[in-house]
Amino acid sequence: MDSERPDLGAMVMRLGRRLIAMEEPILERHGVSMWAYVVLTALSGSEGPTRTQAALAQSIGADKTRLIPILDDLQKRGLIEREPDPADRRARLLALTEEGKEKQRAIQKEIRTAENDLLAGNKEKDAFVRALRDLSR
Amino acid sequence: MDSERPDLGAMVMRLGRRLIAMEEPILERHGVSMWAYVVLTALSGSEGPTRTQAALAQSIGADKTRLIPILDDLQKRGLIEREPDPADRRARLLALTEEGKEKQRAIQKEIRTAENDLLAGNKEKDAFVRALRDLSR
DNA sequence: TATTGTTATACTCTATAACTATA
DNA sequence: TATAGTTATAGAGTATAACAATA
Repeated sequence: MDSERPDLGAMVMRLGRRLIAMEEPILERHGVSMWAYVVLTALSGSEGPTRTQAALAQSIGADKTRLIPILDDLQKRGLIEREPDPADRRARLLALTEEGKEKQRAIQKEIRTAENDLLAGNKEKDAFVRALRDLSR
Repeated sequence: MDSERPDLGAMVMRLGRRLIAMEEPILERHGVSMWAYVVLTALSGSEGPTRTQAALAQSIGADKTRLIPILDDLQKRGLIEREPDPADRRARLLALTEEGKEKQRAIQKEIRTAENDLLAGNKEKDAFVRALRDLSR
């Protein structure tokens, strides 16, 4: 019975596409790109405003150069603060503004609702999420 | 507790990257790209050699134009047959050769082994795979 | 000299549009 | 005219390399 299923990779990628398609209209309504949302979420997770752009890039699996235009935009729109670290002025301290925190929470709330709708019909959803959490670490 | 986990999409994409990284050396050893393997697997699944390239493209979530160089290569290497449908000579009938079938089986076997290693430590792996199968459909 | 962030450039992947051959 | 496949082209996304500022 094991051989009679698609490869894990194929199924995961399929589900990934489905989730992205689900999230896209939500993100668009809020005027942020996928990566911008990933950045907002990463910054909302860390306690304390400390962080360097290179570390942030690595933590979300992106290249540091890809981050720059995203950060530029988020800063211009007042969703993040980016100022030189007084202790080492090469680095930039990144932090969400109040507005940024609110935006992140609002988007995440909608995404969670959509996720729950997707999971709703599945009896093993709790085990699925637990295992996924473990396997994606 | 539900709010204290990453978004589903983030976890799924992370796992996807991990699986791809896992599969890459296997595929490279066999000299096929990811998409080429997807094509071989799609063709191995269908009973009967019938199929059109556009249908194949759609079934694997790719553009028909992206398929062409992949099919060219697979054909040149004797892994697939591609001949005009006598009933409608615009269409191409696609089928794996014996060698193509063997290659697909050999690669899939290695990938399944690697997948099982990845899943091995997780107690809820069976529920995970069942749910994933359902959710990715 | 090494490191952070930035800019400029090149490369890969993917999609769009135009073409051919059949129907 | 419509459709399957192909080719050529353009666009998005991503990575590499060079640069400026600071250490």
